[in-house]
Amino acid sequence: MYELFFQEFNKKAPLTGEEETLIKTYLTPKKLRRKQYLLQEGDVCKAIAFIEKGALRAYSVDDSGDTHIIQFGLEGWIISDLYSFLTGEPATYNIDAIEDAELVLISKSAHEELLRKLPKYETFTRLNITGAYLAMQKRLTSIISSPLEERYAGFSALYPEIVQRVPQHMIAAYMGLTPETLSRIRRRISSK
Amino acid sequence: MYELFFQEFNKKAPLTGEEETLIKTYLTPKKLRRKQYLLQEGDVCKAIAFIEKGALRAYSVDDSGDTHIIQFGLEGWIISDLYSFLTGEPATYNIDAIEDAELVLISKSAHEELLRKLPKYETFTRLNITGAYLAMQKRLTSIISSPLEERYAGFSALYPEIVQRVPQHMIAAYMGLTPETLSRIRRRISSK
DNA sequence: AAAAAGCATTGATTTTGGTCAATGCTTTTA
DNA sequence: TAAAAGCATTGACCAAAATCAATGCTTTTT
Repeated sequence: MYELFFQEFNKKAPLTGEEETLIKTYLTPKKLRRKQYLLQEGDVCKAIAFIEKGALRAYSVDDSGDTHIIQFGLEGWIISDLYSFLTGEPATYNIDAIEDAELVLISKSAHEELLRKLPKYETFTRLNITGAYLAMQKRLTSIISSPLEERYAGFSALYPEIVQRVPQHMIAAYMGLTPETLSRIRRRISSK
Repeated sequence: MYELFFQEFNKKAPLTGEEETLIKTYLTPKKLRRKQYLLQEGDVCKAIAFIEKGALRAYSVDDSGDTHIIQFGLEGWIISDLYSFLTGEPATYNIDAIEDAELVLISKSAHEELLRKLPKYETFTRLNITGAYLAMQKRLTSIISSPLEERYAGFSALYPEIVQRVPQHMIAAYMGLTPETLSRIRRRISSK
């Protein structure tokens, strides 16, 4: 249990056996069926989720009913509404499972206590957020500077797993375009 | 010296006098004239810069000569090409001063040593990157989900300082549009 | 197994933002 | 202080993506 979680943790901050045992007492496993919510807009995000298995998405739905995907999550990634988690404000995102999933939850109190007790947990947290920041910056840069075709090509080169496992209309919602436009872009790319 | 820097540091992780003295030995002040580079694309980013005074921008220039602004920085903010700083790869951004500026530099070796020696510095770093992550997520969300007018209105409500101090064509480059389009949006907004 | 819902694709049309070009200011530079 | 460069605005035109609509699959649900 928690294999992947500790594999990732040890990459970022190598742990002793006792430390692992200690951390385990703070973790909660959770299974999610496809289409089930982990979090709904308006609720407070009570935990950070590490993905052991499956695929999830964080998204919002605007006034006109369009969904906008903020983040995908696959095995080894972390997903949450971090703003809500940190501030206790109601979440502005929904998070649900695109595939059946197995998660490792870290509750707010567990997070805070681990930060206080275990410097390696702060390192783990710092490196996670740094990685997420750099990934998001890459995404943002490509949005403001690359033409659409390049953007999609870059995305599918960087995240082939997502392209394989996630329906196209969700990728369109992630890229900020309509499914029709994405379909046409794919055709243009494949005909070259 | 370093007033604002320690003010911000103490907000995130309160320091003793000795700790402040220690940290000061790792810091380097730097002044920058308007239009001077702090970093040029292709060079390795050797330091993180905390802005005591002035305004800077991080940006890239694409093949067709268009500039794309990744980040603005004002007093109290941190600016760098973090990816280059952390990996030692050549920077993909330029950073220069929009106004004359006073900076506090933290070199790579200083950063690493402080992380090792002083847990509070890791906390400071973690909270900085977390704040930057949340700010960028807000920006990204508004890009993929809000219509242009709303995006500009949201931006100028959130960062009135930037709107006042930075030329409009740079704000256009930050939002991923042409100066002409931004000018038209502003007119539409003001005529309501 | 049949019905329904979800999905990707394509076409026709409309909307939005980009491009090209010109003008009048203001700020730098010589 | 004169010349030049930089900047914001406006207009006419063009290109790209959104919208609306229809079709044929595939997957889910009953």
